[in-house]
Amino acid sequence: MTYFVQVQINPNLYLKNPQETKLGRRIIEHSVLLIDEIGLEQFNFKKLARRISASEASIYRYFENKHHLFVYLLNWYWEWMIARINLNTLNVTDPVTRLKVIIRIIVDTANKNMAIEFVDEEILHKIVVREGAKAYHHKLVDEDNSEGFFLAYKRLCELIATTITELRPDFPYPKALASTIIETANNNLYFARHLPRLTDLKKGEGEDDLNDQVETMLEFFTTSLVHYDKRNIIAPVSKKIETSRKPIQVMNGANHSR
Amino acid sequence: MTYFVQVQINPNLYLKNPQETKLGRRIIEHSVLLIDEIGLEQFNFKKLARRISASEASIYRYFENKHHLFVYLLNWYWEWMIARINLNTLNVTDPVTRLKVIIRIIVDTANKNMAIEFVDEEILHKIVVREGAKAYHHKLVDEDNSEGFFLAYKRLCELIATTITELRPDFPYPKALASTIIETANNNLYFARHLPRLTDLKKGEGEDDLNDQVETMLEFFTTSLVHYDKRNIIAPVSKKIETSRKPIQVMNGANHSR
DNA sequence: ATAAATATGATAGTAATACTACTAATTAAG
DNA sequence: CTTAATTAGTAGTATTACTATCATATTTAT
Repeated sequence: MTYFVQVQINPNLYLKNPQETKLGRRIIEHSVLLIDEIGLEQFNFKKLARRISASEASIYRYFENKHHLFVYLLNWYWEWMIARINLNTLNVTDPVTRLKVIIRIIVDTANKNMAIEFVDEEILHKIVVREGAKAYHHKLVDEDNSEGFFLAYKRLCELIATTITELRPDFPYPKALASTIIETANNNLYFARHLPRLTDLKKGEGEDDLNDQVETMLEFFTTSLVHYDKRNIIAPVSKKIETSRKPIQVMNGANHSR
Repeated sequence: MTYFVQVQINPNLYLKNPQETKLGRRIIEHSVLLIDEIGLEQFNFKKLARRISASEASIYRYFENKHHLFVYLLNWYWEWMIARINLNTLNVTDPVTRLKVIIRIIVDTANKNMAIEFVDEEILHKIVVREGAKAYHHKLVDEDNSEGFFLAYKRLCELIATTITELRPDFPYPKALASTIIETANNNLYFARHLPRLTDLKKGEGEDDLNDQVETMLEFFTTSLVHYDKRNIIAPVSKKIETSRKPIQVMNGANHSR
């Protein structure tokens, strides 16, 4: 009898536990690689089957559809993040240091092979940065949510929020700050690479350099927020705006209708 | 000859300007409504054609594919935001007030019918909040970007970033803060409705109430950041983490392989 | 060692999606 | 009024996202 280290993932996401069989593990391993290579929309079970020399039907025995497989991979990532945070903050009692460690873990793509050999977490992280938001930005979130598809993400946020609250018990938005840290980290890594005018970070030299920039920025953001001065809280602006109505842009010439 | 107020949108996004014909305007109008109703993945040109009693081929004459139509709608939204910001900050010289006005405009779903009658901007805003991120989170961003599909979003961010810089010329991340404000506004509106454990805001009473909460939070965030104290900038934590390698979770019993 | 149970593979088929080519109808210009 | 140009509709193809069936291989229990 061989024992395997497993990542615990919501069973609603699969029909059959892919971690328990060789084929299942190949499905996970190569779906990560293939999604990274061709993108989530181009990815499908037929291509994956061809790649791992399996039949399409076999993959459907593990996952109901591509979306479930994708959310499964995201859960893997979230669970991995939670485990890394717990592992690296076990001995850290100071919440300031703990938050720094958390930020480093969020941006850091290194430290792969942590426990599970058949998933390349660095590539999984790339997928999360590029397409992770698609897991919950769709019409059927509520159904997915009621099946617990996002529990791991919520636990990850709450883990971070707890540290924020320890650091500053009267901070009014610990959960929103936690989710903003994660989303902002991923967005700025992505923007620096693909839409550089949406960020101030420069992809320039190397991979690690960009991670350091994101880390520095997030530390700056969280520190400024968490050490806020109560004098900064300002009254909201009046809701009465846009009373004057003017056309946006008027085009003559080309835009005549017939 | 009738003159129409038009929103200027990158011609690479369409094969034929939909604002110039009755059918084109119906395509825009009802794609917004239909995407809101059934979601972007369920939406297709056949369903849209059926709804507006046109042929599928006719829609393909305006837009190469669903993705281009979707990005077109997002550009509409971005242009609309730029126009609203410009309109409402024309007489505002104080950057603090200007930033407040900008934040209100980002969260505010009201003020529809501003200039173009055939697009329901409130519903468009709903679409942006739910699925906007999908426009640039995919494998082919770079191609899209080189065709200028995201220029409007960049201009919107730069408009906000300029105000941030005016307010605090030495602020190190004006562009990142600008994009974070937009993304955080949308995320928290979405989370409050669908994944409430990821935010501290409560959807509770009414639509407007939630907008006010997001507005208050974003003002708090930006104000705290922009009025940061240089003492808050802290040294990054050492990169040496995760030297101790332990398994994440060990499961006995159920997880024996055969 | 063998039967039963389970896992995988091969094949085929359906419904929907994402387009394309071709033809008909409408509109504008002279 | 006629012709050219534009615009719309019909019908078709390739791909996707599955599902069902049956055969075969592998594992497990006895």
